[in-house]
Amino acid sequence: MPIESSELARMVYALLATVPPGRVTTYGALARAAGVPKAARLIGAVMRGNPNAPKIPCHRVVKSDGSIGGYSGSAEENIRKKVRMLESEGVQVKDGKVQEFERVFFDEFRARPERRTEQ
DNA sequence: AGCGCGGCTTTTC
DNA sequence: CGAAAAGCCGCGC
Repeated sequence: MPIESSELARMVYALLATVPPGRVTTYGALARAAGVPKAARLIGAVMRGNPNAPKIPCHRVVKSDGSIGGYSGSAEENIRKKVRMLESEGVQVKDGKVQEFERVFFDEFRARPERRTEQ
């Protein structure tokens, strides 16, 4: 069973779907929200095998330091596409980095209420 | 089992 | 601030 069909992947997709336009999240944040804090790279693998590509906004996933990260194989053209998508949603990107990253960073995943001290 | 590789992260220098 | 080095998790060889 491929990773993209696993329960983890489904959760990741669900979590990612809760990220509103104009906001971004990170691989690590998704991993954390999905219950596997150390498996950030897995998220990338999940994205790569993304079955519902148009449905899942994998372009809203960036690296923890605000840099864009990869997209469909790290090809430069794909990255540019990702950036364009983000920009069209209102996320300012400059020199491969998300501007005001801490502001647009979205981590309020509600799918994991248990260990979060929010609200 | 062993090794290497990712759309990564964190620490250390 | 940039580069290097572990760690981490699944997959493929």
